[in-house]
Amino acid sequence: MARSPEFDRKKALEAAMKLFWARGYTATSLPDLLEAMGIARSSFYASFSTKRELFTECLQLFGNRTLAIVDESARKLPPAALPRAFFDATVLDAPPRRTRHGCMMVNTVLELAEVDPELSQLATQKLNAIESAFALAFQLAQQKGQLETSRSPEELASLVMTLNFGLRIRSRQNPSRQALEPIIENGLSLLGLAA
Amino acid sequence: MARSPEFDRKKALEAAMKLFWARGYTATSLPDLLEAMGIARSSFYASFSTKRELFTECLQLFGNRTLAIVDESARKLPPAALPRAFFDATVLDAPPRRTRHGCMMVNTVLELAEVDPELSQLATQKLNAIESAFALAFQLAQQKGQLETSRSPEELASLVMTLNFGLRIRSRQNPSRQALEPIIENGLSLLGLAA
DNA sequence: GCCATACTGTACCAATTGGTTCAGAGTTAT
DNA sequence: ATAACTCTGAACCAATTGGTACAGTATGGC
Repeated sequence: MARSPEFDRKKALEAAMKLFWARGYTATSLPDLLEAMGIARSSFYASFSTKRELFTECLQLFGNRTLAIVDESARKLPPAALPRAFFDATVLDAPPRRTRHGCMMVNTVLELAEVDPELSQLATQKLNAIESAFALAFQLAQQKGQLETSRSPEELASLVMTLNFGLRIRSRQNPSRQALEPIIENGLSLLGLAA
Repeated sequence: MARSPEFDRKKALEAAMKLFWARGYTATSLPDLLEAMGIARSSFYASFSTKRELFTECLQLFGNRTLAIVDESARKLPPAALPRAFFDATVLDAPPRRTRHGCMMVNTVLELAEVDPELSQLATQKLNAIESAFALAFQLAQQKGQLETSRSPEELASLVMTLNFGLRIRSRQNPSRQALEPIIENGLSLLGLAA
């Protein structure tokens, strides 16, 4: 009855995410997106309604993917090793090209906080989920005696996320391992979370 | 011979800076600027050449002003007390409306890193000057025995700036003192820089 | 063959972007 | 008054913004 199924919606979404991730929401134009996604203008509005809606979908994708990294590490590693694994996966072991983009959620919070609060809050919400995952892990680690208990799990998680935020700024200034590794090392060691 | 001077230039620049600070470069349109600055379009191009040039001037102003805060504290306080004084002045003691805007240089680095590298680097340059001021202070503090010496002044300065960066993200998510103070407190205490 | 569907390409839209130009009004010193 | 100057306001520009409409072309199953 009909032609082949939808084209490669996932791949198109992936390409769009990369662009938004690198350049932000406002600075990414529709023609930019269309070229990167490899689809025509009309197909775009058929599959994704508006630029803004596409952005939320990309943000969601990025957020879920990041959270998945944390969750997967949480299943495999001792809870106190979570932060280091996270920084390795998202900062140090990523290709510099990607590290340079920082974290899409952090970028979004900053870019849109006073321009499109709704999108900014969506990003914050995803970041909070990650912070909660850390807090849970630290609670576990403290119960097991694998982590000093002078600070609450929530405080520690908050500090780890603040370190993470700071790292994402530095990543955009200079994505080199040599610049970022000492900060991670020192940061984790101060928090009692070093190897 | 002529009419009165154009003396509202500083005020106009100030108003422009506030707008750029809050909304970023791309999301601030020329009409927005003109209205905030209270001048006509033609006067704008007479006094400030282009939007981009105006932005660099604003960034410069913001950077110099921030650096002045650090320098002033450095003259009045023991060097190890610098970070706390800085966070008090720029985060905790500022009205929430201002804290909400974060740091214009940090915002710029993130927004323009892959869109206008030149402007992004200008911001980075200003941030580096602040980091250097911290490093110098820590060197002094260590010499005076007012600061533990297990980490180099440069490492400490780098960590303080990373904490600062992280705080600026959080400021845009939630500028309330209650959210930010514990992070500053814990961060400084970990670094051996608490009161 | 036929018809339904999924796409492309282009033309088009109104609105907005940053930037230029210029006539005229206001202000000051001579 | 006149000349020198600084403004304003509006008209105008080309380019770009996000979004729509539609004719035409594939590609399927019947």
